[in-house]
Amino acid sequence: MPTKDRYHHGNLRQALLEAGVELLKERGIDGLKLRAVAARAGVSHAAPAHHFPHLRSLLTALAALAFERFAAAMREERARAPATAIEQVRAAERGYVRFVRENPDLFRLMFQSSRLDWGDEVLKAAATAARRQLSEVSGPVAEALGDVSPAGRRAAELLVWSSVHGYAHLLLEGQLQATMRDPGDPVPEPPDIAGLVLGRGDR
Amino acid sequence: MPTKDRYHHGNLRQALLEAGVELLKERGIDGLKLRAVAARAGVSHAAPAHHFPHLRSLLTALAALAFERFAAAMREERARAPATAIEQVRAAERGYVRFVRENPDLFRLMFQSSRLDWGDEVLKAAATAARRQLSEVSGPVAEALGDVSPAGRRAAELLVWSSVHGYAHLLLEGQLQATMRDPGDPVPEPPDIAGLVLGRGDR
DNA sequence: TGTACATCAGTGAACGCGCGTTCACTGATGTAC
DNA sequence: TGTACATCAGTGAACGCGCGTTCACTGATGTAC
Repeated sequence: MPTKDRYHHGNLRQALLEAGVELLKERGIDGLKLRAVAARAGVSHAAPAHHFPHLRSLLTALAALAFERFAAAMREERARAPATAIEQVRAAERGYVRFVRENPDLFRLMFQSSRLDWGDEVLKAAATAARRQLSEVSGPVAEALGDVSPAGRRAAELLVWSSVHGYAHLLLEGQLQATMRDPGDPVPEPPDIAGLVLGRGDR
Repeated sequence: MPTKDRYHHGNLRQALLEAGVELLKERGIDGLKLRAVAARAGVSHAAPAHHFPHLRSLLTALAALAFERFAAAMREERARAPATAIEQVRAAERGYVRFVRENPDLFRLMFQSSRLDWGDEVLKAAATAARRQLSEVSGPVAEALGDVSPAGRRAAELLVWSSVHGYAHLLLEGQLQATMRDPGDPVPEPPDIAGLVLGRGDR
């Protein structure tokens, strides 16, 4: 680790991003201040300006990193699952929901569109790559729905994406708990779109 | 209108809420400051304290009002639609999405759980009432899925809710635009869960 | 119809704080010769 | 192997701002008698 007591940090950019991830976990999205991130990285609060000209740049880079981890979560679940169409959809959804549970504030940041620079190519690429995990598993859904045209594929992907995203977001923001259940009830399972469309009586 | 140049406002509480709605539309959720709301209502910035002890109380009341309008949007669409199961689901979803399109920042506020007081009974009641619109149309979905037990009903409702909520949220935060489409493409239609589950070849 | 008075709903000044950003600076590093 | 020097990546003080909240106050209202 080159994080000695040196004047030059060595890899401050990376350290700032890691500090950002930690602070997001500890203090939530409203606790993610430039000064706090700098302090966590062990550096004066003006130092980040050399790497991120504005707070917005740091948040954008952080969101890109989040999308990468998000994609990785889906990829991992898929790699572990059987290669059948139905199990691949379910695995991607499991990865989606797991990421949201484990990184609620990273997920919030990814969708705080007003604070991110969506013109940033790195962010766009990371978001697109994450989304590709869903595209890949949605092909068989389009087939099952009988429309494999580009529009049909997009519709199938949107079906999968919407339902898992909606579930994850409702869960994240406490809506499932707030209006549905007695406090002790278990959190409901996500909707099983894969079983619904692809299942042949096995749901 | 009792909004004369009087020392006592007459109905400041209501005026503050209306000012809040306006400011949310104009400046977004980050522009919703106590001082701005007070100024918009034509009152000194310390005056709101008599009606809302903290900013949090005002935001909570505003979110409750938002949930009421949200429920109304779904109710209106349903009243206008045929009384068939499939069209009632679609109508509720139309209301859901219309509200989000017309009131993006009200919707964001409703889900900014960290800034709201979910212990507030008025807020809880408003959220539950909004949710009831979806419960009501989801009964036939549970039947079609062959499970009308309480758990089955909850699962059916969650299916409908997740997919429309996910679509609306992705739309709201620009995700559909950011990663899917050429800039000129039309925004994709929401997934048709009703047609999928209830449709008999008519999708 | 008056008057006294408690209560309510405003005012406006001030407090204290934390924020992102700027700026002149300084120490460290790497390269040319 | 030295030396000069441009460049880079930090420091720390300061700026300017807007925020939510507090506080002593004052004007208006409603009620008791």
